[in-house]
Amino acid sequence: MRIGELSARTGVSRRMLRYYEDQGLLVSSRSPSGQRHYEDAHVERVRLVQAFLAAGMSSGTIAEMVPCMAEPSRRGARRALAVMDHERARLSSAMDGLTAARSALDQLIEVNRTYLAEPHLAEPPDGTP
Amino acid sequence: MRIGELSARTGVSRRMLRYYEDQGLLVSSRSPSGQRHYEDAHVERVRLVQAFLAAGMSSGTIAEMVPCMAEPSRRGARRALAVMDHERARLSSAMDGLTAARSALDQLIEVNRTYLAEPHLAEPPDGTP
DNA sequence: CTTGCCCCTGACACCGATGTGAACGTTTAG
DNA sequence: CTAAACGTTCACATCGGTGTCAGGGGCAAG
Repeated sequence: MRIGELSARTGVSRRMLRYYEDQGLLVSSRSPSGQRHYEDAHVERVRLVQAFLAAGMSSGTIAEMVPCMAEPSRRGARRALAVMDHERARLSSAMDGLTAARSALDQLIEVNRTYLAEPHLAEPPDGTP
Repeated sequence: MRIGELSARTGVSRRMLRYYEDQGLLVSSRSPSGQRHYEDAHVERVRLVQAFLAAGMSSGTIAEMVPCMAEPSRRGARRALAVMDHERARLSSAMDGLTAARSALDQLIEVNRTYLAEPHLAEPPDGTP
């Protein structure tokens, strides 16, 4: 398929697909005239890239793992594995961070909700400038 | 304490502390001469802000919750609570995203590690440009 | 009083990263 | 042939973060 269809299937704009390729996050085969061609597998590949990006991985980091997504262990696999291990640890600690942030937020929410529920304050409208 | 000490205690530069205040992430009381003065509680407040920023909250979002950090439920508490609920959901789904990304990464790691462990490939040096 | 250290505001510039718009030329498909 | 789809490229925007410089004040020890 060409870029338009991949875009339609993934919901990612043509613009971004080219941008991803630019950053080395996606690889396409080109027709003689230069048009990008993709296979079905690329649909999932795009989703994977998006998941990784959403997880806060940098483009560069993902780019280093790309060879391993295409086919298992070509040149650079060792390096990629190192990156992946490192990144796995990063993800784990990011999860810890999120958990901590959410706990703090929960606490903040509870304190304030409790306080707001108390009867002793006479400012129910809350629109007092 | 003044800004220098807060900076020393939190590891956040004076520059950034002023910047945070600029963005509405931090509130200071001022001496008659305009110098910022903080209490011990602000040390933790700074850490909280950093945790929230690290959790991917925008400055604007955090700014809206700030009144609730200082003292429970002043004006704007209702709005802040709405923001907090919304943000809590965002954090939760971000955690889901991280979990999914990590799973995908684990799979990628395993496939490649397995492949790399196979005996049939004769490219151990891996340094072939 | 002077010296030295800390602080204030405001501005200008710059970074790296992600993401977009738009212009303009080429290729493909009906 | 024409229109839709594609290609490249340049510029711009946002966001968080930083360095730095200028010009002014606060405050305590010597």
